Amino acid sequence: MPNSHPTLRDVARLAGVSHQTVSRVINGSEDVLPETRANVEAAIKQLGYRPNAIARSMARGQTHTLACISPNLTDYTFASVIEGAETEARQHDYFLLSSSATDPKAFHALVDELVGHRRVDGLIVINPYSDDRFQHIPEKFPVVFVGAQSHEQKISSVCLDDEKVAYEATRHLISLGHKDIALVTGPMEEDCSLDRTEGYRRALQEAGIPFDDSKIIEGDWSATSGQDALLSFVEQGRVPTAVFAQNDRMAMGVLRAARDVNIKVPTQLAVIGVDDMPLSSYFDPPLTTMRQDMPRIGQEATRMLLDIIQKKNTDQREVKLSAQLVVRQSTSDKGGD
Amino acid sequence: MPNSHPTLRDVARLAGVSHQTVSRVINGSEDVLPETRANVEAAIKQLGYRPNAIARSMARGQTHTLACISPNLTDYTFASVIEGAETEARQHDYFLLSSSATDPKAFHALVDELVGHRRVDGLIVINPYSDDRFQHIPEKFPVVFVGAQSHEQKISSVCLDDEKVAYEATRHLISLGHKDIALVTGPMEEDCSLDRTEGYRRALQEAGIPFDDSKIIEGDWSATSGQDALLSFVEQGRVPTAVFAQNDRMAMGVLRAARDVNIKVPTQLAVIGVDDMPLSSYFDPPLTTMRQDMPRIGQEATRMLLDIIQKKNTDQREVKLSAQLVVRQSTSDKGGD
DNA sequence: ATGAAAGCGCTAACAA
DNA sequence: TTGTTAGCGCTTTCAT
Repeated sequence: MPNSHPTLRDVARLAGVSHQTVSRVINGSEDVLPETRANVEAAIKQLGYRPNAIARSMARGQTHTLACISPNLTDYTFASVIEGAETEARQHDYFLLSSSATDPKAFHALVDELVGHRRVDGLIVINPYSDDRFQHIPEKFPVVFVGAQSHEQKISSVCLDDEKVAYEATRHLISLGHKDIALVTGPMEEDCSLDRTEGYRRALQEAGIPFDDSKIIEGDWSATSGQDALLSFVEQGRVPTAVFAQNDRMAMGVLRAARDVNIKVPTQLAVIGVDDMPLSSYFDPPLTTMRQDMPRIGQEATRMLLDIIQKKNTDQREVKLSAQLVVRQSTSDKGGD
Repeated sequence: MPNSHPTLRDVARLAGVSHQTVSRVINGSEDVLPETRANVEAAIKQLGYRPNAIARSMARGQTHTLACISPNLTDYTFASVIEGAETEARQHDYFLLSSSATDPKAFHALVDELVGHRRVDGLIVINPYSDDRFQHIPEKFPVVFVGAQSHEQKISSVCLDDEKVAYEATRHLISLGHKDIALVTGPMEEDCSLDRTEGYRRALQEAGIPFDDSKIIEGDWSATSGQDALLSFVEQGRVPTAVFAQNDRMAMGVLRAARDVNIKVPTQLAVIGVDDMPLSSYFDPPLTTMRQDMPRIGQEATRMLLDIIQKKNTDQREVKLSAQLVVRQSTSDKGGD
């Protein structure tokens, strides 16, 4: 057993059969005499033979590998989606290659390498917020979007029902009696931010609360941007009684700022976020939020993608998942923890 | 330009040269007449030809892909290491395939698929805490460990200098006048927890503070376990004046528990962690911690691995990085934020 | 400087 | 049921 690994032919030679028979055995074909099979299997074991995945991909014209591109890996939301996708892919004997691309340039380079060079059979793109992103993906190549729908092209997608989630979050604040509700959004070039803003607007309207542009501040999903948002309200001397932050990290920034300027939560200010990160319940006070099932999103996306690859279902589909209100003390003293 | 993609031969035909010449062009060989090269490049552009990575791997016997296995992707520490590794790999034109394996069984299956089936040229293993993990990796296969050193085998590794980091963290508490310092550890089967415990012990010893086993509680890195740890001290009626939690999440759990039972931080209780997660500075109070440079760890690991793969440096190396004390208000009212 | 031939390790026809 | 013959798309000798 020298340096190089045994091949199909080595096994065949040892078992005294043709290499094709060995191929049949490792691929579980029925058309092999039990005795022959046993022989071959013995030879395989003896040599410690393992089929070479690359050669297989080569011959089959498929890599049995999927790729998942996200803006980064450290964002808990993305990581959870990827974990869900990975689990599902593995269940179907596919590999998932996860890579991150922060800017459009890196994104294109990645797509080129992954898709152009045929390294993968399909692609999941998380948060494809800028439309020009997918124009570089060849048509007909299996792609699924996560976290946004496609506008121009007919690409399947799975995401949170952002409008509904925001509506429900805002409803929660309204149901607690709030009328002066500020909004901290994600970057406005992301659909998700727009949709969540829409849901906020609808809830206000429905409750007969006038919509006020100046109560909306655009953040960038970071805790810092949430903190800055509240501080800017403080500076302007018009602190709202409630804040809906479009994600938990920004909500945590709001909580932090409130603490710093001595605004009591939830009595003077109620705060709600979206996500339910593991640390959200450890914050001071524990954060009320709309919990989304991120692994599930990854799982759905992977299923869709495999359906497309395996031609089971090529229709464009758009799955929207809902989120669940988790009440904690940032909105109500009576909230659980 | 139908379904299937143009190959080397298609380009060759169009350019009126042999496929070999095309190969030379795409591989940047010098031995091609400028004119020929221009011809070929024109043909490549015209057909939209991209070399097939799989076929290349096949012919070269190398995949130009690395794998990184971690217990999960959602842990911020792991994700950061992976991001660092990915960036570095990409700089060297390698791909990084990141996968997670929670239990040993999944780990072995992954190694089998990745290494046994020759999908990758090298492997980075994050937190290989149980020794039997790497016994299933074939000898001589390029591997680098992150977060732990190898005991039995001579495998290169890069990790935090855990003993030193813990020593410094404990020193910080001691320098603030604390003598009753509790320790919340990670799982004791992980080297990292043992080493950090050792550093804690050394700092106490050096300061002439008696070491007391009952002040050590084993956690599992989760915030919950940190919370439970402090609560159990409270129940026993022997609350320490300071806690060194071996990571930030557990430290946050300790802070949360302190809040719940009305122990004032830092006046009644000082708390220090390790990592410096993005949210650590947003906690109440902001958490003092030993900041580690995780992307750097991933970067170092990748460099080592590539050195091994490219035979530049096959020696076993063990890199230990240090961490930086970041003082915030969980240990000192005077701390920055 | 360019081309022809062989082969990487496998699968997919087809034949026997 | 098994074996034979061709490739998959590329790189690597070795000629020319």
